[in-house]
Amino acid sequence: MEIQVFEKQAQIAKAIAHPVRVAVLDYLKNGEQCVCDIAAAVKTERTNLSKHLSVMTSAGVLQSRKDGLKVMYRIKTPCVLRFLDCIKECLKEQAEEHQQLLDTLNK
Amino acid sequence: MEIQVFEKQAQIAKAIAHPVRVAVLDYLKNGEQCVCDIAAAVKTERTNLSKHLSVMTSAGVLQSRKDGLKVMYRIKTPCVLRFLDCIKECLKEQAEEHQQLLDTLNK
DNA sequence: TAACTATATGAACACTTAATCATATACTAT
DNA sequence: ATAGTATATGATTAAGTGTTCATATAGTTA
Repeated sequence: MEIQVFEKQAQIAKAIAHPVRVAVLDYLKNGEQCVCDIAAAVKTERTNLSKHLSVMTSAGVLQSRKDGLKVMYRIKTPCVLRFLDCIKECLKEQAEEHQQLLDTLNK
Repeated sequence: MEIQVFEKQAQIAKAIAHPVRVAVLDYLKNGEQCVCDIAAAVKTERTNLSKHLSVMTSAGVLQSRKDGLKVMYRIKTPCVLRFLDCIKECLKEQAEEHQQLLDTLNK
């Protein structure tokens, strides 16, 4: 049973673990957008982006609705954003560590 | 430049995006452990686990130190734990949604 | 030093995932 | 209905990742 939870957790992490997907989430953090605008923002081919969007959607990270010809995507739950912030924080900590190393070398 | 940040973020997410790795983090949340104990806890072959550990270490998620024959691993920064909690929260929200659906069906 | 234990690494294979192309669907406007 | 636009899907190929085996390294103990 616990293994299933680990698998689910891994699946959510996987749905985010790609530079294009991170870029999509970053672009969507201020609200929903159509595929065309997302494609322009993350500089990715429509077909390819479409697949990434569908992966994220089935992992429960994104949600979509039709609006005429367009399909609007948005981040499904606020926890996804917190999630991204946590990763950013990890990155910052790593960068600070490198900075300290650099400072030591420059002494 | 921004793309590089997205790639780094994706890399950290990737380092977590595997059931065995989630299990490792879950086991390490209370402090450092040797490879042998981690292997027993997550029920994974040493060789295989060793690779997962090295991936997580080079992504900056884990840190290790030698202690005699053993190698002790621990979670490198607290943000990693917050990170895991965020994923768990996402899972919870999904489960709640399913629960609501189920309730509606049972009415 | 030799034998032993814990962990890591390299190579090979299997598996999964991503990217691309061609095509399909869904909707709109004429 | 026809033509046009936005998005999705299926099939194929390319690339990346995980697993396993055999072997290597590092440290310990006798």
